[in-house]
Amino acid sequence: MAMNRFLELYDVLIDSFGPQEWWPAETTFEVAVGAILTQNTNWTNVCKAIDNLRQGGFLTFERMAALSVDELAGLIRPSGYYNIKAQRLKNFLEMIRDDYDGELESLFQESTDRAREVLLSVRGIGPETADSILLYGGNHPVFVVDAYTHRIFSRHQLIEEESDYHSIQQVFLDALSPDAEMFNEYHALIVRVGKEYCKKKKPLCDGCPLRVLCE
DNA sequence: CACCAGGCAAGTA
DNA sequence: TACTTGCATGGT
Repeated sequence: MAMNRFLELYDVLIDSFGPQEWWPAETTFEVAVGAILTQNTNWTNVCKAIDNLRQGGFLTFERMAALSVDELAGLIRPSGYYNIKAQRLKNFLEMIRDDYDGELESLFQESTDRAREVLLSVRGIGPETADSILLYGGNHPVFVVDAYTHRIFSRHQLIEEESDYHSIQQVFLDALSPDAEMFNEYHALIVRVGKEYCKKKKPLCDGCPLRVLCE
């Protein structure tokens, strides 16, 4: 039977690192908030912002919706871009209130395509953020592409360097069967191996499990 | 000190 | 359409 490189790679990663058990959040609402806050930002900084929100009890739709943009900005300050991210969170909350009566779960009940379309219509939610929310919050089988995915797979010449988000995503969809559990682990493993072995500064991945691809 | 981190939108020509 | 720039903190 045909064993493609993308499946092979998944096995190598899960054998090397084990299940990652993502997303690191207690509720689906927290997943969505984290997905917006982590845009172009180190996760450790996002944690500080999430902790501030948790301390204040603002990690629910109602409590966060009651905050002003400036109050929200102050709380999420450590995550960087705090003014624009506060507005993005408010845009997200506004959509949930107007279209889903404040129930994020109702959005997840929609078809994957429809839910993705709605998320993308929110100012400040792009493809990666939308897909992260769908996969990790709603358990929809969409493959999340991020900077690590692009860097790792282009370095190993499995995708073109200039590939855009959609084309990279399509490569994975063509190679894998749509399984939310597996997509979940795969992306989490890509981030894991990327953080440890595929940073911008270290082009040579010494000790990286993906060295098997270099042969 | 310079560079980077789990993007996205707006501006320019 | 195809680049470029702004957003901003905290870690290495």
